[in-house]
Amino acid sequence: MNDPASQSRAQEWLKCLKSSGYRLTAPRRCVVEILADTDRALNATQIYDLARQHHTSIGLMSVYRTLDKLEQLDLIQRVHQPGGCHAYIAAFSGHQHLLLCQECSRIDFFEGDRLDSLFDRVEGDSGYDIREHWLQLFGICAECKQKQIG
Amino acid sequence: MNDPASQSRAQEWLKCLKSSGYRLTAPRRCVVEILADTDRALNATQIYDLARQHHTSIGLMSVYRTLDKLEQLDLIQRVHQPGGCHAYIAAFSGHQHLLLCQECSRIDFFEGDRLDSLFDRVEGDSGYDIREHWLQLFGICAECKQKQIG
DNA sequence: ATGATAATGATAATCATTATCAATAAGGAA
DNA sequence: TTCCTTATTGATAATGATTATCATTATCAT
Repeated sequence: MNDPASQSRAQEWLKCLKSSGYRLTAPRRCVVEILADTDRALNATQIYDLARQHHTSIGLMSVYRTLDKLEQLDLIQRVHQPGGCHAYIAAFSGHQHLLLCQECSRIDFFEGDRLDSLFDRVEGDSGYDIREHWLQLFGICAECKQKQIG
Repeated sequence: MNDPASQSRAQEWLKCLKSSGYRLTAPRRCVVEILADTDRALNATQIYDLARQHHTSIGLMSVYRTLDKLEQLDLIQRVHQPGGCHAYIAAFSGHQHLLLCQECSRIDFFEGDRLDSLFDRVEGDSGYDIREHWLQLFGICAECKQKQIG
């Protein structure tokens, strides 16, 4: 990554933090740049380690606090995986779901628009009033499949 | 609950533990009976508290250890929720998914057989080889809906 | 009934996250 | 630009959940 797209995403997030009344500090910029520029879900410790590799000192506390704010602003979302539920990735926009590579732990998104009829059926069968849903697919991404063959 | 069905489920789990070479002890029976007889996902502490309410002394360690064994034997499964991912419920049989009530935290199951065509499409679009999936619906169960109206 | 040993549970250790608070730095105002 | 208010930082301690240790206890095959 490290492409113009992720840089503009970082700028967008910083703008959002700013307009929400938060100050733009070095630790915050650091966390924002890391999370805006990855396709893997990262937890607080991983972000902390990456930050210290590429930047000057940063406290683990600031990582946690920045994650909280970014999550509250819906800029990032928590990713639930068999191994744990404390990693974050950029929040998707619109009606998308997660596609996780079990080999390289990369995360992609896909549209899940065909689910409405299923939800209607389940509402009818169960009597539930359905408010939210989680759909995640786990598998091997195209790149990792290639590597396994070669 | 506390119906014949859950009692036979407890018996089944104990039989399974036994045939896997584990001894049947009082703490294990206790955890098994609690988890076989509930429709809520419970974490280690909740099971510990319930156990001490209804039985004689039990150690929290034994709860953790029994949960590990039951999970390894696929008799229980971990439930992932926004509030945490350390609660367990009886494992479903066959191809079912979770339906969680946000009001009373009851858990039901539903069949998700209409998903294959979606998965095929995602495989084609993304190049992923899809191996597993998680689908969970969150909402308000029929009983809680009634209470809200009344 | 007996004995080998699996299992328990009190305790300590570990790990992730949250709370505290004096020192620092952001950024609006002069 | 400089100053000043105050949000933010980060070292430290506290908390909470889970795991490791190990002497004691209890299971169950014999």
